[in-house]
Amino acid sequence: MTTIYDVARRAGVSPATVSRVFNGTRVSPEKIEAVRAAAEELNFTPNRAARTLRTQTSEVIALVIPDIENPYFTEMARGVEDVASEAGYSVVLCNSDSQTEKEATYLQIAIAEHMSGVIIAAASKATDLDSILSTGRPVVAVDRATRHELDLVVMANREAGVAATESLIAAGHRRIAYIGGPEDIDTAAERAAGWREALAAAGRDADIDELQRFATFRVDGARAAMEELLALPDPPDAVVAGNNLIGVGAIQVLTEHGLTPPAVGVAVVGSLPFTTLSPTAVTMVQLPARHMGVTAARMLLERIAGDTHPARTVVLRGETRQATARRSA
Amino acid sequence: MTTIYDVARRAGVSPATVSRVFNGTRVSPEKIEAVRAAAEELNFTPNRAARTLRTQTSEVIALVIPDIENPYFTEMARGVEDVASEAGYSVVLCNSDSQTEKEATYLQIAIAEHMSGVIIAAASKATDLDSILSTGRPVVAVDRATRHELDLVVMANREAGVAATESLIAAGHRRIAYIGGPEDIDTAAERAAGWREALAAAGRDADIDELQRFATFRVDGARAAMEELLALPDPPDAVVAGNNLIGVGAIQVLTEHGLTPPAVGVAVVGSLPFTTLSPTAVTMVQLPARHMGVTAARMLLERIAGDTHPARTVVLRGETRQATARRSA
DNA sequence: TTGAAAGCGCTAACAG
DNA sequence: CTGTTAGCGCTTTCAA
Repeated sequence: MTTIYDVARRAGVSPATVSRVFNGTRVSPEKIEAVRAAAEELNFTPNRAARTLRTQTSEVIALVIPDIENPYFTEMARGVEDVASEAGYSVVLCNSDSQTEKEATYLQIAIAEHMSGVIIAAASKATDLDSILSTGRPVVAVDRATRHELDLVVMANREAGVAATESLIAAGHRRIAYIGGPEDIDTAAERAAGWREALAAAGRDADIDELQRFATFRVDGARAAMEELLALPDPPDAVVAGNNLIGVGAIQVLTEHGLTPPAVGVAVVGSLPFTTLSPTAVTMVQLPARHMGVTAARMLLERIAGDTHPARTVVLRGETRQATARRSA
Repeated sequence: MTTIYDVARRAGVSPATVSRVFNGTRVSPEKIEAVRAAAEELNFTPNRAARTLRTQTSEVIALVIPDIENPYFTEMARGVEDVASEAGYSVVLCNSDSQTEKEATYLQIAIAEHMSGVIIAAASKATDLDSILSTGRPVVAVDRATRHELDLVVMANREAGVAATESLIAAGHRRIAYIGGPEDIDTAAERAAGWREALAAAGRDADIDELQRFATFRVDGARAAMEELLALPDPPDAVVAGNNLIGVGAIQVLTEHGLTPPAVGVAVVGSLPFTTLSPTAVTMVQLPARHMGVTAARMLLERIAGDTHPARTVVLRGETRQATARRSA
């Protein structure tokens, strides 16, 4: 390991000057050149642990997400990463697997490693940020609100639920079911509320409780829920999927039952990842996941830079891509 | 920030003893208890930067992948993460975006942060690991070989190409095209070789060059290639997709042309992520991505623990899920 | 088993 | 503009 002392000796300057060269404080051009050359020759890489220890900060931010295998979150991660690396920050991607304990572990690491800030899509309302917040580090919540007062970037979930449902109503469907995520996640609750609202407005909310299912935000849970709905005495002729993976699961089951959309209407809150379906078969309320990441990262960087505004909430709107195909019936 | 000195004072012991308690060296039960209690009360979190600086190592490994939005790699990441966190290591996920420069940046960070090791799916053969290897850190290559002699975990790519192609031959297809990844990535080259080999063995390799396309390993590149193939005077009646996303792109274009599989035969090397297609429509040679991650992580941990065997290569076999549907023609 | 003390590599006063 | 110097919080000899 070569250190600034080695570089300093070789360049004929003091260690402090080497440090200055690497940190952009004013140094004479000749010395800058000498230091650069020496560093090059010695293949010098500054020791970040030492820097972090000394400065009590590191140019790293943690991004905590509940499901690394969900393209919605990886797309968001791309947004975060692009902004962060542009600003010279690295991103540590932490997969909480929707478990509060794993979340807590990563948050501890963020503290122990002196990371500059955290962007978190909380596993649930139970997520506890007291300990990281008490260190004074900025935290930005994305996708889901927490029980703390924080900067927050979310989707217009209720609206998205309404839009998805209305597209199905417009296509002439009568019994429109809903499969959403866990009740204790606010995105899930809000999208469900949008569905209820749209059905009520259209006067189609008879049996509404029978047609609602809470699943996980994953493919398997949605599959089970869709099977249940199809087994109903009077099954739905359309379904709103509460997120992308629920849409995938629902469509899989429908296809297996010979009911490929638009035989049964499907509207998804979110984009179908890597879909091979005809774009006209399914309504998607596309959510700007990348943009959410970009926005959150910018807010976090502002906070890191010392911004002390009261907590802000940014709401991002989805864009409806209406299915144009109708039931062949 | 509370330190071991604060804890030591409160527990009535020396800082060294506090350190010992947290690192598992022998300390009397009473003192252990006192330290634990003091640490608890003070809400003490050990400062990792200091520890890293002192020990010249940190329980973090870097995982460098070319495309964080490809489920194949996120599935692999899950495997790595599960093994690593079990062993008390955190994983830093680095997205190189298939760019050698970004890769180099992350590798520098791995050095500067004293990370214990690196698992890398190299962007290309140009990937330069000299600098990280010269620090003595263990590196394990996954998915793709590098020009360095390293532990390596790869798929049986040629075989997978053969299996995919043979399934199409068995289904009665005659002109079987291939869309693969960039020529300079060995996985792409090997899968293409498997396709050529299977066609030659079946005596169907007339025009073979005309039927081969190099794309990126992404949806868009595959779409363009598929359009080209369909525009051929004598278009193919089947296509082998060199990876999952290429499969998605190819099927999208086919569907848009009214040629939803199995109208045109499709075999994919890899699994279709979140497919909504009937499972009988497309052959998939499913690659054990998670297992690849698990294996690589275990090898890396062994190296970190001091294992000095010569470099090993592990080859993982895909599992073919044959399409059962035939062309309706 | 425990404590005192040195030092990992860097940055930031402070002095010049 | 540049050098000297004192730690950041931890681990680890070395002695006791």
